[in-house]
Amino acid sequence: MGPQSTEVETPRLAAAKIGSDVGLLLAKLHATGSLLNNKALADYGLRERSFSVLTLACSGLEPTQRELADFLSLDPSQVVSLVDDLEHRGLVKRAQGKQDRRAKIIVSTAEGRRIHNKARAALEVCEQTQLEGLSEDENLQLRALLKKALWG
Amino acid sequence: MGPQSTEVETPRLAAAKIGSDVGLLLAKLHATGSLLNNKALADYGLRERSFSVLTLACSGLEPTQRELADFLSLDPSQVVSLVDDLEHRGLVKRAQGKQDRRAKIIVSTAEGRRIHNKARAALEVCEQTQLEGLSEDENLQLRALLKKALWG
DNA sequence: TACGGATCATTGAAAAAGTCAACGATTGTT
DNA sequence: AACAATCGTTGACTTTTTCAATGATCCGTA
Repeated sequence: MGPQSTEVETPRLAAAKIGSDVGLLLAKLHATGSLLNNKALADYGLRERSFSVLTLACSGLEPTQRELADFLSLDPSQVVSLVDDLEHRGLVKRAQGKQDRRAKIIVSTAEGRRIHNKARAALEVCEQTQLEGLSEDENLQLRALLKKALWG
Repeated sequence: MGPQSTEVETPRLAAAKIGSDVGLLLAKLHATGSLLNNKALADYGLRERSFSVLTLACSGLEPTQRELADFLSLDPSQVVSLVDDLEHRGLVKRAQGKQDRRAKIIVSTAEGRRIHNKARAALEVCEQTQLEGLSEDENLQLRALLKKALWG
């Protein structure tokens, strides 16, 4: 996204009412975070989204592509592309759905889990950096609030 | 973004470790929020971004386009488009920078402020809906944490 | 003062991402 | 058995993002 400055920007405009808009706050934090996350994940050939898919594939929950699309707020066709890519690189596999033969279950390969562990470590360092303004407590609090906002 | 279901989805996958990834939580909340926000703003011919620009223009802070780009995490050329649109509709005006004649200061018109007030009211209802899972306290807490994460 | 490098807004082109309708295969329902 | 609905997939189309180039202006330095 836009400005790739690593330096801290002057928040002269943060004083505006918009600085309290949840929507904009989310957009901004997400934007700056994505930049860092994608940079950290690039070493493993991943981006935020492919990492998300890989994580779910490694979770043991055996998600279908439809579930991935719903959960990640993506169009089903986008999931096809993401899974295609990961599958070509041997990180995940498509397996036939158990109850429903239309559905495809996405599961990780051993190599996929290996990459995922490394990428996750890098990402956690990254998140630490991004939220360094928050104390450990606040960090947990933020996660809890975001989860609650999403799923009650 | 992806699925436009208004119904609450089953968070079967929220159990995965990814459900604690700040990056993904932000992405998801932002995605679902954007959908609602843009729907609410459509009545006024605005979207999240043009609303953000309009808000800053109405703030009295007299932002330059460069500042808008930095603050909103946008490419400068995207700001040009957004301001072009708002200006053609008579909601903002470009004024010459005071110290720097290269810069253009974006200020709102009376009509712009009128629209902005209406849109803001609609948006607040929208945010209320989006965060209905949170108590009033938690709502404030979330805003505070997001702000702190962004600007310390 | 004049030069040189940097920054501002702007343009336009190229790449990426998102949206959407259609399809075959399969499911569940009547 | 017939029907509508759902899953993954494809391809077309639109929107968004990214990036390099440009003229105008600013700033530091000789």
